[in-house]
Amino acid sequence: MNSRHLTFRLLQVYAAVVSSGSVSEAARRLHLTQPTVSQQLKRLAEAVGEPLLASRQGRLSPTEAGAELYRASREVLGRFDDFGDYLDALRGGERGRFSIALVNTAQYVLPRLMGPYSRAFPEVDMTVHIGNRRQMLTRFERQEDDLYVFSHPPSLAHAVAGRFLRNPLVAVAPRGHRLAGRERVAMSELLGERMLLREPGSATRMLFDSWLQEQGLTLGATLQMASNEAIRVGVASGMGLAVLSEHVLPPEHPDLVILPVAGLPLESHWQFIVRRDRRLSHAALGFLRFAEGHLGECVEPRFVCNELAGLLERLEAAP
Amino acid sequence: MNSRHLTFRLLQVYAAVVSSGSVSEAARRLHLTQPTVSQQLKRLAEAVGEPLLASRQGRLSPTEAGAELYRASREVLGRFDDFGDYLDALRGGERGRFSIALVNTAQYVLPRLMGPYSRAFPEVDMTVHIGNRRQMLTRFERQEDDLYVFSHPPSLAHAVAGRFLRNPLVAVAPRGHRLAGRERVAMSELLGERMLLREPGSATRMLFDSWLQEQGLTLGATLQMASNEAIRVGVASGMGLAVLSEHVLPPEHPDLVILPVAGLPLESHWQFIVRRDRRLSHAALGFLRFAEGHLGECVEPRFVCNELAGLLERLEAAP
DNA sequence: ATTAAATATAGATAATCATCTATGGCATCA
DNA sequence: TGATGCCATAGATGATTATCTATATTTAAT
Repeated sequence: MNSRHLTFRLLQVYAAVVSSGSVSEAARRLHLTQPTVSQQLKRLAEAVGEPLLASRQGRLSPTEAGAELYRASREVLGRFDDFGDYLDALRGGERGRFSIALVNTAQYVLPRLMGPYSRAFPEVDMTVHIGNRRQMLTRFERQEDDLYVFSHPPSLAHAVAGRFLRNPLVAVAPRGHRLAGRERVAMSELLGERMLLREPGSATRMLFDSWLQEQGLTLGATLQMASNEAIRVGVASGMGLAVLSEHVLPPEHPDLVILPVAGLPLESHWQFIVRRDRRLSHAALGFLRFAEGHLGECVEPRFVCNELAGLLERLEAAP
Repeated sequence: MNSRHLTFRLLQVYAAVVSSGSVSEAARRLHLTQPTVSQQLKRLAEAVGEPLLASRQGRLSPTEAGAELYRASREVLGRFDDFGDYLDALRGGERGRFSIALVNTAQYVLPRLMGPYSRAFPEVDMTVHIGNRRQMLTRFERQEDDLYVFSHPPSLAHAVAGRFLRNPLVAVAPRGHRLAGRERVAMSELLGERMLLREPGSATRMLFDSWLQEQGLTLGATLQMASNEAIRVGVASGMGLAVLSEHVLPPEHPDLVILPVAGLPLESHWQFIVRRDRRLSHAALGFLRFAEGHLGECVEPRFVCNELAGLLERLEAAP
């Protein structure tokens, strides 16, 4: 059998003929003329090398070979219909996969979004990478992920961005610290204290450093730890003070106080970043849509800053 | 997805690319040039409406949609390979169906052939119709069967025939009859006896009648019964004499004797008849082949008269 | 930074496909 | 015995396919 030039169309036509038992009827159903169908049939029979239909008392009924071909055709056409459904699901973002890369600090909030999302779209495989800003930048350069979350995006030459969450940096001290309870604290007053800092390359550190520089201030004693958790616990146990994302603090934090330092909180925003030179997976787009629609329900209102509509518009305009 | 112009060839090419992870390699495997494969790929991706392959560190690996298409392609191609196998089996006569129509008397021998055949080809569905000559002629006119067994074929205008079995008609009398034990009996001596005859329209009757006519003889008392069995038992129990196919007699028949009538046995032959205006099913052809090869083993040698080689030759020449 | 290999693009072409309209032969049914 | 409907054949045609060769572009390896 020569399946080289066998088209799905041909099988469709054949299936229609068998199931209607008539060439003319099939032609009508398919909005074709009868000779067209006749000829297709002939071509198919030639390709198979066996007669497929025998006209038995007015009705066309398949021969042995024809019946088997009919079975095969139905299966094959069915399989491709399924594939079509799969594609639709893929395109609708109901299934598929995507990977997202988060800057460390964002891991305290994003699960609030990702949890409901993956309950709503259980068929989507989501891979989450977490690291500090520098590591995320590397992944971004290498185009390793579909979606990135940064507070300050790298060059937007090849990317588009949309803000969605406030990320205020606040100064924290252990409860009972001499500055705790004050109405107002000047930054300069902190400089005498030991500061616990994230490692260079982290976003939090970068923001804090550049703010200090703007203010013309320099730090005294420091202690560096590559983890928000470690710093938070460190502050609570009196190792020093720190400037941290508010998201890092648990809802209740009886052992810590936020100092009302002038100029703080340092306002920054997390944004979703999408490369424009890599086709965004439907699933990732679906996630953004979900975020756009459900951010308010998932995150404390005071942090919400939903500017995703604009991002989605740009993404859906030129896909 | 537009599956209208999707060919199996295209899927083959795609499957080759995915499984080799390289366009060039696939081209080599398929004895095509690389641009050909590239272009097919492009066309396929257009038809699907999604990118199918992403070049990941040197190797091409399928996207989500591409992976599903690959699965679908494999299944579909596999299904058609199976269909090819089915066709081969059909063509080899190993499977399929056919129907054969036997003249009554032949039912005493043909099972000896059909039994071994259907053990050798258990996948073939065989339908056997049995009736008297007239009924078989009607079936033949209506082209209801693949194969017919007659002793005297109808017009061979639309059919070909091949003899394979002798069918001698002999005169039988009950053991102890006055003519039994004689060295020689003249037909005229039988005419006084009552004869048990098959019905008009049966082959046995037709042969006997026309022989009598040739000899210028007329029967006396007769008794008509539409069954060889009934006649045989009737003769044994003294109802009269009969002229019957020797095949009707069991191997041992202590209550019957064959009379050595001059001019008997009436020699006739059974033949397989095949219509030429109806395509012979592969299975039926397979049965004829089997008969040609195994007749000697299945039937007492003295009855064999295998002229099927010629028939097969004609059938296989113009299929 | 060169080179080599792989991929993509462009342009060409014969084959084939998917259709159509027109027409002829056969059944079937009133 | 027409009339009607069904199927097959023939011939025509624009679209699409399956290929190629030649060349450009990208990517990987040295």
